[in-house]
Amino acid sequence: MRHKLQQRLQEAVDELCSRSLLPADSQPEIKVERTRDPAHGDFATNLALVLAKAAGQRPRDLAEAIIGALPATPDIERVEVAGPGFINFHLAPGAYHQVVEQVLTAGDDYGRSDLGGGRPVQVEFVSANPTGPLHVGHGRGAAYGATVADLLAAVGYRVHREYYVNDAGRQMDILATSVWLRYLELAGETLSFPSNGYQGDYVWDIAATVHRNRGDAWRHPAAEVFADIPADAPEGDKEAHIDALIDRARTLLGAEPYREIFDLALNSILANIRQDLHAFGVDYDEWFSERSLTESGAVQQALDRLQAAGHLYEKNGALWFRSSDFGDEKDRVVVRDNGQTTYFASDIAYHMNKLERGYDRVIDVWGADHHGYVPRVKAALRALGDDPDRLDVLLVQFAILYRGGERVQMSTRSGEFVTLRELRQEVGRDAARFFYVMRKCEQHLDFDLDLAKSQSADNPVYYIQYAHARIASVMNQLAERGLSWDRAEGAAHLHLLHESHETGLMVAISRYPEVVEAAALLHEPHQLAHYLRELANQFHTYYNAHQFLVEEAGLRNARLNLIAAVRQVIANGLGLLGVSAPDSM
RNA sequence: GCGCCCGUAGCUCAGCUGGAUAGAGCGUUGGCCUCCGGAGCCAAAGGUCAGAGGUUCGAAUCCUCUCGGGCGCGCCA
Repeated sequence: MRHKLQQRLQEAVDELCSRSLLPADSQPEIKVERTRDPAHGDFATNLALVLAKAAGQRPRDLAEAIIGALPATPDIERVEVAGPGFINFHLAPGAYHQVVEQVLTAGDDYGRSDLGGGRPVQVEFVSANPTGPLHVGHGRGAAYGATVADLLAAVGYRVHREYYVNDAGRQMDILATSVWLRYLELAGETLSFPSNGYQGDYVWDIAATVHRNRGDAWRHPAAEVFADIPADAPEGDKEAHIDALIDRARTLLGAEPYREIFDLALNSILANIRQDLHAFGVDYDEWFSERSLTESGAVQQALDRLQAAGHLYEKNGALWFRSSDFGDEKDRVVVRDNGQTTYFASDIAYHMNKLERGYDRVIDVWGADHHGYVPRVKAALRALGDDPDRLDVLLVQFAILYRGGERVQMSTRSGEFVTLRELRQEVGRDAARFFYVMRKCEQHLDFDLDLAKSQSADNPVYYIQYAHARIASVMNQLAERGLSWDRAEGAAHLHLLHESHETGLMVAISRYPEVVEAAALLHEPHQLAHYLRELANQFHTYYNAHQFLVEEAGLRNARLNLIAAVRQVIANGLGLLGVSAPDSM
């Protein structure tokens, strides 16, 4: 409807231009908005206010002229000028009746569109280091990224969901070494575990697998392992301590066994992560390995391209990228003085690879603590001659958990973090998914565990699901009374729906496609969450005010058509948020 | 110190990229089941949109400054 009005207005503007009542080049963006106050009609545009200055006319006069040039449309009952020069559209009563039929006919597809025209978009999200289970901090990125991806798919983009697996680098070596040390302990060695090692129980589990597979084959006396290793904190430097242990593990084990432990740790944790995400309703098209970039030579290729373009230089034995030439605040190291490429170097290659794959748009969902990283990645793309605007980095702020009004402390070090799995088990997938996307992503999120768990009025998830279940229940009630829903008869009697609650609901469900569109294009799933709450509220109000199962068959079926459409919209909306729409609760 | 994000009702947050009288939920107070699920509904109270300037027909929204909170500024990933 909104698009239809925009078209009509465009025709009116063209008409006025051709009659020289407007400057020929006046082609403003025509904005048609829903009105906030029903007294202002259903839709309004500020077009006349925007054009007034260029046209040299008073806004209200211009508005009249535009209305005069507007093609007639049966859906519109009347058009009027209001306030300083707004043009308000009042729709004919029948205009909203057709939306009920549209919803029922389209079913699960209602709200979907082909706005994206099948253009390919990539969404990369979570991408947590596979050094341990996902915790609640990752949950928000998972819920947000998955929902943004689903929304984009709903409006017609071909979405590729990707997880970047950081399977190279020091953190993974620390993990592999941690596993080996735990293995030694299982084999009977006594040692003091490094303070910087991974201490979670899952490390013991992986070590146990190693011990089961290999027995004592890879056992070395603790004294040999720790010989000449620099002291751990607090006396010494914990970083130097763990690095020396990594080297020792490689030397004593040899390349092959070390790799076996490394890969076992990597794969078991990755499997765990994949399983967690799947249970959370989050699935990927691709798990992209960082190591593969090094092994395929892609990293070297990226560096060569930067070198050839003259953007690299040597300093203090390291190779630097002159990112400050491209908007970054300072230059960055890409190859360390020990010859190893940095994580950033891999990331340059990775993003180059993404763009080369031909996506229209590449979306990265990152934790807000990585925001300082954005300029350097964009700088690299610019230096490589790519368009950095094809990359959208969406920063997600932290979620803070509350239980009993107290902040839940999370500490990865101690291994006492709350995992995503624990959260799901405690509050359920539906509540978790919903709560995570209830807020704008750049807003800090207070996650109240007690509220998410409570099956009560103040829990928005249950509130919305309850509306859905209530409608299903009405349908059951209908059958119990020996009646059935006649959709055709309902469709023929939609004109009987003239209660304010009814027109309100029809307006609401007609808005749904616009909400999905906005939520998708602006990457703001919270808009959909809020919309669904409002829709549920309108339904509950209607439910309390009017009886659906009335004697008169025409009215009864018309109302059933309406609430069936509401149920459909709630189900579609919750589906996009990864939340179930149960028939009974 | 520099950079990014945030500041709206007692609390948690919306506010549709500059529109008309700033809205919800929770909490508080008072009402509503012989009726389709009370996990619901209705009503009331509650605001200097952190503060000060500016831009214009019009600002919670855009610009500048100040104050307050979060995060980031590695040859870590």
